[in-house]
Amino acid sequence: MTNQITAPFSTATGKDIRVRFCPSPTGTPHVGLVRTALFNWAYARHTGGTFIFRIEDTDQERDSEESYEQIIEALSWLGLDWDEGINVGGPNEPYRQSQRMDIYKEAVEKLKAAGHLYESFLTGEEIDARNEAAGRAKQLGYDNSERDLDQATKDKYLAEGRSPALRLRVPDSDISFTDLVRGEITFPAGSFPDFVVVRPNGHPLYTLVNPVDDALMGVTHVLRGEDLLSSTPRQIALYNAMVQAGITTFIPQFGHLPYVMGEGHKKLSKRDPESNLFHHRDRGFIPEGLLNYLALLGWGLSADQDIFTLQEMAKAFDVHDVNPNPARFDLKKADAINATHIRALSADDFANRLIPYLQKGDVLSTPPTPAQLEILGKAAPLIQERITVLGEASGMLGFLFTDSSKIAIDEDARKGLPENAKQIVAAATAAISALDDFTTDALHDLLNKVLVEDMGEKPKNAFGPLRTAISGRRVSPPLFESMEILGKAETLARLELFARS
RNA sequence: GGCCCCAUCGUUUAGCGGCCUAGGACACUGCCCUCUCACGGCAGCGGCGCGGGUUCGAAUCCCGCUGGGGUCACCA
Repeated sequence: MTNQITAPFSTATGKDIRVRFCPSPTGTPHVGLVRTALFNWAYARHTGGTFIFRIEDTDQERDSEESYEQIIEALSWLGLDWDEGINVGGPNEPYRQSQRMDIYKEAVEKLKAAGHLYESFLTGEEIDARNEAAGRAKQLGYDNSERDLDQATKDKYLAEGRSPALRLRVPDSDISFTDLVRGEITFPAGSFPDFVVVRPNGHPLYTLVNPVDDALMGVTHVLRGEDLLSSTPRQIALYNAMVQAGITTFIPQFGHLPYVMGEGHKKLSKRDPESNLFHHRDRGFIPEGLLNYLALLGWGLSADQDIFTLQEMAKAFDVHDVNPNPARFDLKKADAINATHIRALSADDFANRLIPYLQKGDVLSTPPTPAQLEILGKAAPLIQERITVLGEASGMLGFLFTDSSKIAIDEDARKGLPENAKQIVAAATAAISALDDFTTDALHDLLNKVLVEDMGEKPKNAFGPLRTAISGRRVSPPLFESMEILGKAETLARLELFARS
């Protein structure tokens, strides 16, 4: 009777689709985790379904409140909103598993009453010993030997002071399902033993609470990482039991998203800084860029366009188009995508997003002064198309927010200078001193005439020393624009200082 | 080891039996533009893991092999 999978899979489509994102609050948010959230979000938005956000904090050892806050911060920074769950509520509250213990107790009672759970007294060491004695490989794990323990034996164990874990009696038939991204997958009968769902101390495990909550919350499509693929038949077995116990009426559909790989050919490690979402934010990724790149990890908008917005993604996204191949997290490509999105920002938007990064780089005060904001307004457009991540702004713009006394000449800038650099600077100083119309165009015309036409210098040699004199660097934002922003007095001060050095 | 997943340029991806002389993007190289660096434009480099089938025809379908990855907890 409990020997076959008889429960039906969900047939929900369109608005009836319910997906969820259910992270465990351990550590800082991982880019793979965010990708999972993104795909679930996009599928819900695409279908008009519901996106549920639940927290799986049933591991008191590893869960932390800090991590919980970070996950929420990550989602809101990225602009991934949810319809039901943490902070927004819904018909299935609470949405933190640590607050749902009574619910699990009830589910366990129903499952027990329907005969799907049984008490298991053997410890891990005893299970290993039994395997050894029977000549079975240890990796085979539990041998299902307590399925039909008689009361006398149980009493004996109890008298020894043991308390039993609860295991699910799994069907001994093949278990098949149609994976949304991989197609038909079958696990042969006997692929896994009866597994523990409740600890001897009464604490329910992930193996129980994840499917129970999905069932109770009416989740129709489970989109999750490939690492959970091999636990899917176990969960289907549990769903089947839950249907028979009257807890739910269907098994959700499953789709397993490809791994996000790191350097080499390994799953991107939690210890790798590239896996840390906030590391990328700190470098100056903007949400638009990061989300776009993350979407490319297993999905694409079309054959010849890989730059798109969240809205475009939502409009086009379908799990069936997800590629099963593991995808490497390629920072260079991510940077390029981010740079493209930065260039697409309006000038004001771009300038505003720069502020926190410039403050972190000690370029701007907190809050910025009106004078600083005025300079920023003029300077930001000069670097918008030369920047990959916002964190680069401090280095490129710093010289515009300081004064001549703070300008240090970089070593590589000094090395690239021509022999007659000081002559050139002196000639420029003389010419500029007499200039009243201190604007980009006038500066360009004047210096071009004096240095290139009259002195016969190549443009590169003519303007390089000036660039270095005012910025201290070999490369800088456009020279004449920079001079205009600095103003005549400051520009001359820097040129004179350079000539004397 | 058992079980499961995966397999197109360096990376990512298009391709779902003839439109493929295998397309795009990132990276790389060269040229152009140019006050540096970028941006932009043009050009180039570079790939169907191997072996069998099926078919008039296979990157596309089937089988095997090889390779890679994951999973086998009283973690999630």
